[in-house]
Order: sequence, then C-alpha cells, then structure tokens
Amino acid sequence: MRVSTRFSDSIHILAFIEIYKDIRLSSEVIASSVETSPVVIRRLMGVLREAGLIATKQGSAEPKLARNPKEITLLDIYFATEGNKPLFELDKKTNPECIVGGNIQGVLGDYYEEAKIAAQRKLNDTTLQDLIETILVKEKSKKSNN
Amino acid sequence: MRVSTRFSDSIHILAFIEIYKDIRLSSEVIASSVETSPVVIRRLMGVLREAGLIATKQGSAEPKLARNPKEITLLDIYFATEGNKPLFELDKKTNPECIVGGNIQGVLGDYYEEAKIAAQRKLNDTTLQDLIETILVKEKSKKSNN
DNA sequence: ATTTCTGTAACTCAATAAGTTACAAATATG
DNA sequence: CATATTTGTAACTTATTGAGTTACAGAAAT
Repeated sequence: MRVSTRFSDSIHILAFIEIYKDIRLSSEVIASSVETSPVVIRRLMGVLREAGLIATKQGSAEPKLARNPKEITLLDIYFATEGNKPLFELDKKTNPECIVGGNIQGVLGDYYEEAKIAAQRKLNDTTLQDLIETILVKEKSKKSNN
Repeated sequence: MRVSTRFSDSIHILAFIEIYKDIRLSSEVIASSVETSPVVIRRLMGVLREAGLIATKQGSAEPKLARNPKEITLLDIYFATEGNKPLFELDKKTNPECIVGGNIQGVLGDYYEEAKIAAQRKLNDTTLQDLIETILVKEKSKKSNN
C-alpha cells in the first residue's frame, strides 16, 4: 500500500494548533498548511481526540491541545495514530515441524522488540514543545538569511 | 499494501542454509520450512546474492553463506532486503509558505533519523550466529519437555 | 434563518508485496 | 549423451491498505 503519513501529519496538526492558537483554526486552514483535504484533517483530528490529545467541538473551529505541549511526546502521537505495531514484521506462517521454522518466530520477535523499543525511547525523548521551539528557531534562522 | 516479510524470510533462509549446510538445499526444501513457494525463495536468494551474503550456482542446489555467520548481522540482512528506508515517514508535501509546513520536514526528519539509528544499532548487535545458536537452544529446550 | 463548521460513512484510486505461471539456461544423473 | 532437475527471471494476478473524494447530518456562529 501507500506508506502512511498519519504520524507526521498528526504532529503537524498538533504543532499548528499550538502555534496558531490565537486564530480561527478550521480544518480548511490546517489543511492548507499540511497540503491535504479538510476531510483528511478532520479524520486525523478525530483520532487525536479519541487519544486524549486534543479537544474539539462540533461546528466550532477552535481545536485546543488537551495537554501542555511539554507533556506530549512524539511517542504519544505515534501510539495514537499508528498504534504499537511492529517496526519489523515476522512471517507468522513458518513450518512448525522444522527446527528453524518452529523456533525462529519467537527468537526474532525478541530481537525485533528490542529494536522497536530503542526507537520508541527516542521518540519519547522529544516533546511537542521541543518540536515547536525548533521549528520557530529554524524559521528565524531562515529570515536572518546568512 | 501487504506488509513485507522479506526481512524475516531472508533471515530464515540464511539460518536454514547454515544449519543444514550438509544436505541438499533446493529452493523447494527451503520453501517448505518458510512455507512459501520456491519461486519466492529464489527471488529472495537473488537479492541476498547481490548483497554478497550468499553464493549460488544456477542449476545446482547448493547455496552457501558467503561470509562467516559471526560476520553477518541482522542489520546487514535488513539493508540487503529492505534498504535503508525510513522507519517513520515524512509527509514530503507540506506548504512551504507556512511556518510549520516550511520547517517541519527538516526538524522531524532529524528526530526520525535518530530513532531509526537507535533501532538499527540494535539490529547490528545481533549476528546470524547468535540467532542460530538461540534457535538450537530453544529446540533442545522443547525436546527436554519440562 | 442562514452560513459555516465538524464528524463520519462510503467509495475510488494508487501503491506494493506475495504468490503464480512460464520458460530459458545451467547443472546433475544414469 | 540424453534426460531430469534446478536456478534465475519476467510477467501477471491477487490482496491489502492509506489517502483522497463525495455526500450529508448535526452543531455552532453570525
């Protein structure tokens, strides 16, 4: 299938909501920054709401973060949008009669789990606040053109 | 799309080749352990050969590891089969006119890269030899039934 | 009252991985 | 040497799934 950009797009939405919290935030406006359709934005916002990351009100264009951006990590957003799915996929159908086929899934599963957790720990080290501040610094850096 | 099991299946093939190096190793035999078709096995073996992990000879059912299993890590196999692709996908199409859309790709890209490398380091910590020995221990453990 | 929004369902389109069919070319075997 | 076996590969089919689209009910804003 097409590769999922839900995670990245959701981070984008959350950063946008926080940075532009003082203006009117219709799904249309957010969509123009993410360069997608308002329906896709609303669909993602539904997921973020269910995960307790934002609060929205039907008919009103004012989504808010449900928690302080220092208290939201990239991992929280990852779990909300992609779930705790494997990063590396086992082949679940191997021959149980064979020494290799009968044992490899358990062994590989442990190795994959370790690698996944290492990546997740990194995601958990970065907060939405970190991301927003870095974006704002990069923007200033652009404008100082040197 | 369907999720790729090339990585896991390739590890399976390599472990199988090493463990059963003294018997005839047709793609048919390997396929019966992986529970897939011989064509899929040959296709994967083509990739592993190109990556310098195995040596094969057309018409002859005797693939060999091209390196000592202590010198092949899971990361080597990952790169051979999946390439160094992102673990977390950026949305490459965001509005460059917007503070968020214009900076988020660079910032997120750095965070994703760090997480990816953390996972890859773990994969690089495990050799094919480690995997094989663990499989053989688990098999003995099964048979001792207690 | 009318317009603007959100929330959601249903559908289309596209991407891609495994599995299948087919066959040429190399090797093994009696 | 003739035949059977096997690898290597191309072309095609099938299944899965995410983004994008269309449509519309219901809530809020004006």
